[in-house]
Amino acid sequence: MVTIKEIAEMAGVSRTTVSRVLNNSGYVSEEARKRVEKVITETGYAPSEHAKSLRTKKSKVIGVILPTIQTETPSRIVTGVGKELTNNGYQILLANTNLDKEKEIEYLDLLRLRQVDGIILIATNTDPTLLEKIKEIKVPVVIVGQEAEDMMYVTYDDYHAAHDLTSLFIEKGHTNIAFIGVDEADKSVGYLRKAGFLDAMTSNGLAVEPEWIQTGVFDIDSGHEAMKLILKNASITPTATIAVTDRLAIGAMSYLKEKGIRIPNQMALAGFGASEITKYLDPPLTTVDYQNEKAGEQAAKQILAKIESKNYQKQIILDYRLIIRKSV
Amino acid sequence: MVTIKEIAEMAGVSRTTVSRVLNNSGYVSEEARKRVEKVITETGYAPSEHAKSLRTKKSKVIGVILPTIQTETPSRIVTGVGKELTNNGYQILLANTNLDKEKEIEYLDLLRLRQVDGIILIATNTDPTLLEKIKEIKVPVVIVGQEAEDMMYVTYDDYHAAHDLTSLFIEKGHTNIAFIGVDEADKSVGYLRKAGFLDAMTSNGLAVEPEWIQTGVFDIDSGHEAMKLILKNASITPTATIAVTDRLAIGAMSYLKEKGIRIPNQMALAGFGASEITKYLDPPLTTVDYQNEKAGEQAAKQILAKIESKNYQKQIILDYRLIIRKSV
DNA sequence: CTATGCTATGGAATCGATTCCCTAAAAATA
DNA sequence: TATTTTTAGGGAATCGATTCCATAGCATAG
Repeated sequence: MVTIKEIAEMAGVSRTTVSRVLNNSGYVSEEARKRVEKVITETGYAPSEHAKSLRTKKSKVIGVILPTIQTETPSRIVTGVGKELTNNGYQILLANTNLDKEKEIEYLDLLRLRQVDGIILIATNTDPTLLEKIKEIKVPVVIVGQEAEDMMYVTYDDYHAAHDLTSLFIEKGHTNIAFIGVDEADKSVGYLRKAGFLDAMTSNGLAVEPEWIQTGVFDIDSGHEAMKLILKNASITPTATIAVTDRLAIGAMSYLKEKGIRIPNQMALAGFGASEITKYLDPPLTTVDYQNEKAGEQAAKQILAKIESKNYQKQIILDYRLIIRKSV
Repeated sequence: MVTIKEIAEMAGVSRTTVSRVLNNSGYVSEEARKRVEKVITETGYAPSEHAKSLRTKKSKVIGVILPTIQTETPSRIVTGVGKELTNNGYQILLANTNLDKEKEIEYLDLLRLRQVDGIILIATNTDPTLLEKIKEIKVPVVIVGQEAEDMMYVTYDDYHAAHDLTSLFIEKGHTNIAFIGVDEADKSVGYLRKAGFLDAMTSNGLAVEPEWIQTGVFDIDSGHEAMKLILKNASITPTATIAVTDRLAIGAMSYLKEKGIRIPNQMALAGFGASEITKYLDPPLTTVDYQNEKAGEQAAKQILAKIESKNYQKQIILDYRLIIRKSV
């Protein structure tokens, strides 16, 4: 590994001058610059990032904490983040919690120790301990997918998306609508989407039977189970179901097919997330597109602006788009 | 940020002693160790990774290059890699090529400059330029998903998997079997799976009409298109189709459904990859499970062993498992 | 002709660890 | 008791950059 010292010697200048060429700062004569540049290209020299980081306290690395890499939402966000960061000479240090909440906090510490310049946290909750930790470490953090007071975040308008989707069902004449949700500790997916649903029902004067509301986790089987419970327990069978994720909807769909219940005739169905597969389901699933990749880009832009103390918008709520397909 | 110097002062010892406690190396009296440890926990001190890396030439970071994070295979591999690395105090530096071959080479260089201790390359090809670059950089590289002479790799037995799957169809009485492949530059997915298919056909004395073989890319639409071409162009209509990925199979399935062709009665279908969704399709799709997460773990184990100059197996070919479902 | 400012460059300190080498006390051995 | 070995711990160099400060030549202004 060739170092700045060797480059300096080979070019017949001091390390200082090489550094000046590298960062083009300070005074360097055209002649000296040429010599240095020649040696650099000849040797393929590149400065040591560690030495640089040690001296400058900047690592050009952004930590990304995510709950899982195996579902589309976080994958797309990371793709967006990656694109934006690469364009700016930054790299991603990945921290996968595998859905372990504790690890979100652990990784915040770990990434700080790794001296990342910033952290993008694809959050599944906004627990006070998490928020405290975010404040405690001095590294800039952008939360994606949740809103939280005082924090930098990029999130989606979950409430209105759910509200709109519910309204769509109501317009189509449905009055008995079931809902498959998740734990409300996830404020965006669990709480806000449910609130949007409930408010839309209420403001249309529609009642919601308690049996119509089921809670699952983030997987397909869970949607299957929830649909089963809805159909088993409800005294009045709903004619439509909203699931807060596409995977839950897919699970619900599989149960309906098992039972020979036709979609959308006997049961209309919609999900959230615009999973690629939804387009190819039979029938194609109505869903909400959140443009996750864009969210990732935004988050990256925000954190870079913050790091480089440029102007940035602290809190961003992105738009959504209903994708209406044959399942309704 | 508290440094080793401050810790030393606070504990009334030299930096050397603190370093000894940190790395428990050399002689340190029980008493001194206690004092140092106390100060460390009190201050929450953690040594600077950059200073450490600069001195030791080790970064405890492994670069992972992948073609996309948005399909299940690489996601699962990264999950496996992540688990194994985290257990050993290593981190992942992510480099997403977004399917751009050139970037694979670029990132090898970039990661070297970042002084990663090793690189895991989820490869889509084994072009000579790529292999040369791997040899050129002195960092240990493990390839996942492709085999290549002299290289460290973890891959799957694509040939036999395809062979077995084809044999399964033949046993079920199919004689006219179509095949949806991909570019053979991808040796594993493109070449070997096709070779396994063709050899199984030949050794059973079955002919393969050229129209039965279509080539797509790695997306669902492409499978749709391929299925259309097969049915349009073939003089003898096949009764079964093997697609080299689940996504291609899903595309094929969607075309079949559009045309009202029943699966498996009129057309049996199988894919590769054990995508989660395949279980919930209608009918559930027969596929090949490659245990990608395990592959990731293996790759991580290999590279760590290499780095720490322990024993390791240079080339690993993992087992597969046919998941036979109602689509055949 | 001297003072000032700009250009060009290098020396040396610094970032925060690790580690080689040295010294000295304590313990073991002769 | 004298000598060797083990234990304990510090000084200082080092890793590879950046950056402050000093110096010196040369052009321009006064």
